[in-house]
Amino acid sequence: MTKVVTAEVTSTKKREGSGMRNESLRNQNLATMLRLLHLEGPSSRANLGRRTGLTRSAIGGMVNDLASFGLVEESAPNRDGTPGRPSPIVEPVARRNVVIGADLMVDSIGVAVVGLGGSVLHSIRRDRPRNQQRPEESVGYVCQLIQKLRSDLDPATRIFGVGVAVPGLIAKGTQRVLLAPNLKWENVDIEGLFRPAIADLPLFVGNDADVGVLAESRRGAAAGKSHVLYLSCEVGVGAGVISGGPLLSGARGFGGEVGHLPVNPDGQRCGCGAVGCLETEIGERAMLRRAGWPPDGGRQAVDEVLQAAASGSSDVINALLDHSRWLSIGLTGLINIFDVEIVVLGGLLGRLFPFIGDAVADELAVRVLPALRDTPIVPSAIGEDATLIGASELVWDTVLSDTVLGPLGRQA
Amino acid sequence: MTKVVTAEVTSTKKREGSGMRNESLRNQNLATMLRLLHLEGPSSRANLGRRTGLTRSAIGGMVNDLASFGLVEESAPNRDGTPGRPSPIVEPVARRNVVIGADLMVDSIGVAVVGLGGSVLHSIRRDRPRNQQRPEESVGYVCQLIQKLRSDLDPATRIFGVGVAVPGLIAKGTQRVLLAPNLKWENVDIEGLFRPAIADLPLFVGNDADVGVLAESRRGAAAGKSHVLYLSCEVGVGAGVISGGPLLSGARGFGGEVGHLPVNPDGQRCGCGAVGCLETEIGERAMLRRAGWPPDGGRQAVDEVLQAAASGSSDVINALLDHSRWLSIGLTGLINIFDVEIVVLGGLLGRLFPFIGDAVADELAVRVLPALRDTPIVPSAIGEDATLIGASELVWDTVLSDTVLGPLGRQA
DNA sequence: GCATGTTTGTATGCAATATGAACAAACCTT
DNA sequence: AAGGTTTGTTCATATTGCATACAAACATGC
Repeated sequence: MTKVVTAEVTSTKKREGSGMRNESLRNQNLATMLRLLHLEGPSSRANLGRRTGLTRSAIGGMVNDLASFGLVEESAPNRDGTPGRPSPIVEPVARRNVVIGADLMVDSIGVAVVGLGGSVLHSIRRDRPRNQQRPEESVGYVCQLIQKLRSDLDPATRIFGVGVAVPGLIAKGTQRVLLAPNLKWENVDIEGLFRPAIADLPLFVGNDADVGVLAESRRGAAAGKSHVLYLSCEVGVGAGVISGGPLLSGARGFGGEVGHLPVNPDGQRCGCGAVGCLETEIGERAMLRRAGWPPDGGRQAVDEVLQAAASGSSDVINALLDHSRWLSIGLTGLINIFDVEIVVLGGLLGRLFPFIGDAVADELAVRVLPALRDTPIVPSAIGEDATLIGASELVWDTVLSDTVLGPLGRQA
Repeated sequence: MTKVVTAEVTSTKKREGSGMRNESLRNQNLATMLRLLHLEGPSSRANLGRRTGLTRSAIGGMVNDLASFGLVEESAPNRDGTPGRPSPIVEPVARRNVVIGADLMVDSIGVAVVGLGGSVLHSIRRDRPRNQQRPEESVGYVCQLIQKLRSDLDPATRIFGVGVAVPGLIAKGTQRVLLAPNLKWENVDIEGLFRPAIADLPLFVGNDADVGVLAESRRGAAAGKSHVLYLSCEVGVGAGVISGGPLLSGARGFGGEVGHLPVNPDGQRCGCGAVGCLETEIGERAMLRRAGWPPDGGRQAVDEVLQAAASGSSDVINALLDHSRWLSIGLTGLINIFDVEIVVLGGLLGRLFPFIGDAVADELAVRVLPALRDTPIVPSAIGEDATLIGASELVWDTVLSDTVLGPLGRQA
């Protein structure tokens, strides 16, 4: 069985106030250093010093601490021909420090073991029938996959937690799914369903679009950018936004519900009760309807439409261009509101991109505020694994925070 | 002449990296403590300890430091009948530590002296002719007012900087106004115009709606809330958003330009080139048009409409209700996107609130996502001074940051 | 091949800062 | 007036990063 250290970690007494103690300093520095390694990969000691502004002594002490706890390893310096003593490369130890990422999507279920540094060590994806699979069944199946992956892990591997992505509204704080229309779930206690299988591992649940933007902004099409909008369609439409800081989650955790941005006062009635929501115009059903397929055709119909477009059917392509107009209207508002550096289209929108990308760009060049017209629109670069990687980042964010890392280092 | 300390303050060499030195600790603690006093008013030492989680010794040392530099003063404890030694009250010294807030609005110009803690010590507001007043004239007039207020100040008063609110696009970093359609300004170097009059005082320029949300979320209708949307109309329409952190400013500083959220595909052409922007539906011109006044009637026409509504003209009131429908559509999208705790309506929207508030609430109860329907919509509580107070908060934010406060304390 | 210059890791003394314990001060209740 | 409670003050202590000096490991030039 794999070793679990999180019990001690989470049991550490929390600092209630905002004041910083003497040890907060070290915790924070450990956190920023390890986060740097996690996000940007291996780095020389000297480079870490330059990035953090800390002295060689301080870096040295911290690297030793982290190494003695098995979080980083030092390897031979790069021989790059510069003069001076070469600086050893510090790298995060992915194989011994992992989290588990999972997603419960409409058409499939995925589980992955993600190492420190963001590498996907193992992953499994299985089809999921769309018709009425109850939460217990789906989650139970995910738990089976998790057990399978865990049994293959080296027993010395530390598992820091489990992150789960769900296409629905997640209430902040509580790990409950309030509503997932396209899974036909309502008020599901995800944590309760997972807990028996994962014992006391920390669990984090996130919206699929929210974790999508985490993945794309850290490892995907928006890598390195700090202002990112990720717009995704998995039957429904959702967005995740990062605007210069952490993920925008809103007061109750419902931030980014752009699927219900009103775009067409003359549009169809939406499941939410309103009229002309973005989701009713650019969701899967709308796309199928415009292309001439039955709106409830599901995954198979979507594949057929995409194939027809790929093989050059002008009817379908024109329908998709018509479809894209509403996407452009929605994007216009979002770009004007958020002023991001880049927009990433995921899910169905990413798959449609080859056919509608140019049309969208043309529309935006007219509609968007002049100062924001150069905002690039790109398809997802990670694709199917985006939600798995994003869900794991949910866990890493907590592991790499000052409050968790400090106590860890002290145990070493 | 008032003393200026900011030269030394700003000249402090910046820490380039993200690592924390030993002194960062004290700086950060000083900053959080003084920010607490600034935002929540006087507080006992013991309470400060509870809020920050720091020990009595630490609080004592910091209070002494801040007091010896004249930033705080201790006064007699509250006799509230609890046992134990009473704890002296620590309060920010407003009269000796101030910033200057200014605004250049469409119809008026305002300047205020705002003390530490947020109190408006003195303020002046003057009408501004709407027709083509050039930037040099407007700014020059503001500078005159600033000089006047400064000459009345105690010479021992420290002025930490000047904050200016402008209804236009402000490019991040540079203190330039790229575009202010309703002032008819384009690419104006605000800093250059101010610099001769304010010498080396730090200057901060912000969008009027952005500073508006700062004011309302700290001292106004949304006091204490951390997720706030402030939607304001001053001829044009703008919004400021706070979502759990600092002001959302976007990648280039154009965040919150919700005036150009598309709401009506069949609407009128907007100045930005697009069609049916929120601004063309709920801006001043649209309101006047619907009420039957000339769209370019300006402030006088607006006053007349409001008076007609107040005296019960059902034609005007019905026109305003019609008007409010589009406001509701815009608000629906914004509420669904941002998931805020409260929405504050400012400027013209705040003045219209008595007539349309109920209608808007009714519309939103149908349109907004069910989970978000309880989001309260309220009018601005600060009113005319919101931009002045908000502009000053722009300066205070910098003063109360760890990077500025540390060196200050060290001089004492 | 050796001397020189450059960059970096390591070791040691130092300064800054918050903690914790002991004590005194100032309030309440009885 | 006595006892209990809460808080400010003082001082020794632990933690942490910095500065300096020195050694190690590279490149370059003669």
